Amino acid sequence: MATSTRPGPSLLSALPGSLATDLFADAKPVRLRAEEVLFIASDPGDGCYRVEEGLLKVTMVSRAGSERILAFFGPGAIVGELSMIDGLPRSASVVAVRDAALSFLSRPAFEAFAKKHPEVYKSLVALLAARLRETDTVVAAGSFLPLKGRVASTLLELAENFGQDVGAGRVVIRQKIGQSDIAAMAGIARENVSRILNDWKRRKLVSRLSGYYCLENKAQLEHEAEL
Amino acid sequence: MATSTRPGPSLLSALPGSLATDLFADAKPVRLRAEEVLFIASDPGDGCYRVEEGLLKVTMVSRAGSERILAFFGPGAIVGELSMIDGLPRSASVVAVRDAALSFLSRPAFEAFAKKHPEVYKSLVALLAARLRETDTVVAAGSFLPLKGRVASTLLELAENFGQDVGAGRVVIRQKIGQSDIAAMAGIARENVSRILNDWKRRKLVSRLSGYYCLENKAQLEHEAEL
DNA sequence: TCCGTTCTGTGATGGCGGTCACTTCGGCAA
DNA sequence: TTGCCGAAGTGACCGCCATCACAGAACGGA
Repeated sequence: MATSTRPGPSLLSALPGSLATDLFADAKPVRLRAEEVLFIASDPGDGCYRVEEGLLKVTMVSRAGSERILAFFGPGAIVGELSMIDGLPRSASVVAVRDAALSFLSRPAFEAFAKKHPEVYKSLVALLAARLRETDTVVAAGSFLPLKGRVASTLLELAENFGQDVGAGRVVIRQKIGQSDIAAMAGIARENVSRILNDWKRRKLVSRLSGYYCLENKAQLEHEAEL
Repeated sequence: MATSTRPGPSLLSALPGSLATDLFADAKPVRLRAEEVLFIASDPGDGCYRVEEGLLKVTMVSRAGSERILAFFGPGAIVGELSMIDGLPRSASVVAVRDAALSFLSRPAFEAFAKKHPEVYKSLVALLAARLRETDTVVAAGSFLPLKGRVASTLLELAENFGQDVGAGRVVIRQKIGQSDIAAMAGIARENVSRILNDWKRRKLVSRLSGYYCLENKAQLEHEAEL
């Protein structure tokens, strides 16, 4: 794991510190209340946001109304970069899970900055590459894993982003994430998440401490998530 | 649609002409016979390939042996760029569908070139962004669409890459693609592809001309693929 | 032209997992 | 405490789609 300014937020979604600071130096602040929508898929859009505070979720919503969560993003993460890059409509929707503060960077502002600091492209490339790997594993999980495996893989992904190691291989997911969120990430029914999680509680693979899920036995879960 | 050296290959996977030419100027040629494996997921790898000729498929294979096809790539396409970018192991496997000729570009060679021509990063960013959009729609299709929808969406993706318009909204997919390939792309059983395709043949949505599938009514298919 | 091999078509069957309908729990405010 | 409301637990049912098992078709050598 790479060093980062503070423990927690995954490197998967952040830019190296100094660059990010400069790049967003005069980005416009944006505030969202819990449940508020930042944008939805197909919206026109040309700019990206950095999460300063709070928690966002990136989702796709079907005509029928069911949603699939692609990712949660906490402080340090970048969202909306695709439209900033290619100017096409938003490819997914972003909603605040709880009150959040963001910085907005417009496409022109980005391009001006990039002209002076071509290294940003290198960082962007790294960021996109990481996203692509992530998404690929989601596709693989969806293709091959039975629902237990998908839940395991979802929990591990959350741990990757929000996990804090608390000794003896135990990892607490430091965000209030409900079963229906896990279900929407794994792409399965909420009821089944309940059944599976209980089974695992009994078998001491996971536990719940005051609202936070905790992986008691990461190795075992990784085994469940194996193709 | 962007202009390209020859009709056919999608822009989704190519670099702008002049750049690609220079970048791969002294790349090492590689030849593959049909069915031959270029690399498999988890292989170490640090370099990418450009397809000069032939056809490759990018797949993920489960422990159980079933495969999911992420994409087909024909001439002009770039594969293996993720490992070139981040030096991590291959995220997927690549196999030649038929005899193919490639150019191999190593990571060091790329970085040397990039130092002199920082614009490549910009192209890379565009390429990755396009891939990401593609993958996102695959996830969405897998989450929301019933199997008819997934087949429709798969056919449209193939048409995007290999389609040739032959008037009156008819599009021929100019590659020999079998039902099991379509099944592996859509992530469903081959038998169902057969049933669906026949149904559509009867209803004049698709047809088959000497081994090539042809979309007779793209609009209708797009409707089937709607969320 | 004949034969083998690989593709394609189609029915029968069964199971995973989604949906429905509740009940139960837990947190929070009055 | 009490009551409320949203989250979590649990059983019953049932439908979609994978799987199995073949029968044809088609294609490409020899």
